[in-house]
Amino acid sequence: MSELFRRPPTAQEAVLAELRRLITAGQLRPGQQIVQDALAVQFGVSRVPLREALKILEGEGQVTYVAHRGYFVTELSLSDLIEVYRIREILEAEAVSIAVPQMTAEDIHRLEEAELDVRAAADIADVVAMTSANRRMHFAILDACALPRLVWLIRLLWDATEVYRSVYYNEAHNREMVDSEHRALVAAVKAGDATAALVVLTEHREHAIEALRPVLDQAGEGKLTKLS
Amino acid sequence: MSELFRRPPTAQEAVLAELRRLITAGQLRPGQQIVQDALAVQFGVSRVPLREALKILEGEGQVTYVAHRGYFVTELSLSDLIEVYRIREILEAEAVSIAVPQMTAEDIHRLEEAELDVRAAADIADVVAMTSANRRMHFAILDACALPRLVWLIRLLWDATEVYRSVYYNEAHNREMVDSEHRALVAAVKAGDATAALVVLTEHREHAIEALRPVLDQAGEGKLTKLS
DNA sequence: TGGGGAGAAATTGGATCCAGTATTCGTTAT
DNA sequence: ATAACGAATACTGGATCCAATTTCTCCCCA
Repeated sequence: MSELFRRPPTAQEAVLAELRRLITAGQLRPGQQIVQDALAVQFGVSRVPLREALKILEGEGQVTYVAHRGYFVTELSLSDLIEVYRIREILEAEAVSIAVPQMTAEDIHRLEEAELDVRAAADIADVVAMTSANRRMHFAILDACALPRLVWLIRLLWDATEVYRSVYYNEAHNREMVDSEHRALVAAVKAGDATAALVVLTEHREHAIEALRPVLDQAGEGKLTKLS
Repeated sequence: MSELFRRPPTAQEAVLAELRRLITAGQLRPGQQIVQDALAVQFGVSRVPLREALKILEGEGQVTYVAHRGYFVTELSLSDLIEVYRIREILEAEAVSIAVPQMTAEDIHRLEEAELDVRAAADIADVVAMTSANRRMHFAILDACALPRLVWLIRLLWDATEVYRSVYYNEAHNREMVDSEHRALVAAVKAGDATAALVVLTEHREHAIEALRPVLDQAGEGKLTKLS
């Protein structure tokens, strides 16, 4: 009965999870201020655990903090987005080339399952479910490299752009393209061909950038991003 | 008189800076628990700003949190260290190849100045000053790539191993080697030869790993690191 | 009409207090 | 003597309260 009675997490953990959900679901939009009192009431907790959860997100760059002004959902400019994708390309290349050769049958199984979930979500245009399954699918590969910090950094970069992924998935055309790319990716991985997988992934990212370019063009230029 | 009277930062910022200092200076050792009450008293603040500062460090991976038990300085195993250095190699390769060709005379000047500071600190065996100057020197190059997120990630990786850098600098032999490597690095950068700079940097990292290998060997294996 | 400034409102920053959980230490029984 | 149980202790988690800062509003004046 070890894991049956999962102890309830601390409030800060619950709040953190909920904050992440709100951000990826687009409920909290980039650039928007996070009013602590309102959110704390909405979550049914005091401001203390909320503030601690926000600090985590600040450390991860998901949220930008200005003293005495508060927290804002980090906003990405087009150049920010391109930079994030470029870094992902570099890190994922390393991770995938290590991961693919040593993926187990079980890993492959999880990958295929996630791919089916993505397709199912795409069919009914459930964008939220699609982003979630898409993530599971990609990290089914990445996790197999067994380099925890590398995967952690990649996850950080994924989080940073998660808001914009739903924008991408909103268009049926993009959903179809993702679908076919995913099939090619799974095929390459099953064949143990890391190089082919990398080619697919690079195209995958390129398409995302191209689709988001018009959306982000000169939107949010000199905004709140402690990094730029 | 705009910047003359720098407004005192918030307590959490001051605490965060002090925490970073304590960690890099080795006052807070890897694996050690951070007792909030004691530290709060030592800093002369309540536990609230301390806890928020700790959350930042948790988000950055500098500190590991266990619910209802508290915060511990993240401990690196040898394989963790190797992984961090490998990722640094990948990211710094990108940053340096972009940075070197576009470094201005002013950038070069800052680099040389920092290199002198490193040497001066090495001569009097001031390890703390040396780590600080060393960092200034390396980031004088890295910052020039003008990719804020890339540099931010590299900085994260530097922070993760900062504790162990002082160990490395404690040996006179290592200090001398760093010295000569730095000269070669500056020469390569001044010549605009990014490839040569990368070669030097790779050796630079290799030496650090080799020096730290005996120290870390099987120390802190199954310890507190949410990442492994 | 437009700009500047004083006061008010809103929001964040920090301290204190209490509750909940983990650890430690002492006791007891085998 | 040792292992197991339980109370006491120490520390963390969270709520409430007050202070400090920013922002908004409205008024005054050029």
